Amino acid sequence: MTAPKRPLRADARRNREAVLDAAGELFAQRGDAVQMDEIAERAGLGVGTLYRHFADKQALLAAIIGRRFEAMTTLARAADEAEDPWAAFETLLYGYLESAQADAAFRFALLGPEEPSWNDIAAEKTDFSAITERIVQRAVDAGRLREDFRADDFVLVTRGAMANMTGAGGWRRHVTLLLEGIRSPER
Amino acid sequence: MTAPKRPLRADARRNREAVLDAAGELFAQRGDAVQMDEIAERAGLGVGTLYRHFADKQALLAAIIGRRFEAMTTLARAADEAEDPWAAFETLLYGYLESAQADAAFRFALLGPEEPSWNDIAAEKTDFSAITERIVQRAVDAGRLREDFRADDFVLVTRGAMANMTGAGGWRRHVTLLLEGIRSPER
DNA sequence: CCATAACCTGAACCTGAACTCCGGTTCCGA
DNA sequence: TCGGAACCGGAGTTCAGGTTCAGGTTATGG
Repeated sequence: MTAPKRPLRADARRNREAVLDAAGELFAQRGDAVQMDEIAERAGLGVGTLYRHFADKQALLAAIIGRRFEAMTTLARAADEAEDPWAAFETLLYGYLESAQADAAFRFALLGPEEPSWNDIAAEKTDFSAITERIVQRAVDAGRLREDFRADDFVLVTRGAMANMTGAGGWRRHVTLLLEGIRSPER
Repeated sequence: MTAPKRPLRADARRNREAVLDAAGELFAQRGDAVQMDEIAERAGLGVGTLYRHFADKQALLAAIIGRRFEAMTTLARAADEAEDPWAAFETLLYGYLESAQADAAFRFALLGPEEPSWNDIAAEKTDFSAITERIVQRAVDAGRLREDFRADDFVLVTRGAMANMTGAGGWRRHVTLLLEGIRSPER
């Protein structure tokens, strides 16, 4: 479907990369709010060129999000290397959240409702989910996470933390509360 | 500042109320996304009339949010009546979150960054915060909430839960995790 | 070095949604 | 009952921002 009949012309490939870079940086910074003209200018190109490579703004955003998801999968794979299950879990959790903090577009994609145009990303998402599931399971089996903790809960936790990323960065506190519980220890 | 020189004319007051009702319902349902024309139609009025009563969309939204905050303050006051500090806390927490679930506009105001136009609401917000602070402190003093729990943490917790309100309602699970902690009980 | 297909540019265009404006209507005090 | 201030309606205006396209440019195979 995305099979290119012929390899892209040299300048076209270069420009495509420039667009991706510019968009990546701007989206990360201000999320959905950046406008196409800005991206074009930052990339040193005309708007028309953006539209030659991406059908519309959504498609461009989707491409960026896809990239981030690949990075996330790499990170998850790395975390899974750790022998200590808890270390693996923490590495994944904090790595994920730090990336989210650094990238407004990523948060946008993760916090908003499911967009139909995100479909291209389904594959990357699935990969990531699989690894996450394994890491979570390992931590549970090792008795470091509550018995009934599931991969879905990982999503809940991260969404919760991401919601506390605007303004003062209270998200670490939020994660701490989540880890240790709100209630008094001695019950 | 909002002091009306003369009491509003009868039809004006009636219409103002109709606008508030229509806007309240639609905003609660679809948040910021509703358009002025819709509100006017639902209220059985022309758009012009909306603008006679509210400077712009922001102002109308702010008025609605203000209402919700008053309701929230009432709820908090009621919760504070309970003798049991933990009961008071739970009543406040779940009451707050259930209201948030029922009202997209409320979530919008609470999840988004601070808007300058929200300033009119500062007063209601302060009232609510004061009561919340008292309830939290009571629960801490009674040894039911962790020593270092502060009113700010209440905000973190609620933001986290609200972020999990889109789609399947996983927010209750999120709150449970928060209350009990993610980690295995026996450490 | 050509021919030509692929590519680029950016001003113009289009759309949707907030907001305005003024002729017509309604309420209210005297 | 009447004058006029306050109010209402909703078509039309404005504006921001995404998208297009005619005309010029450039890479590439032969």
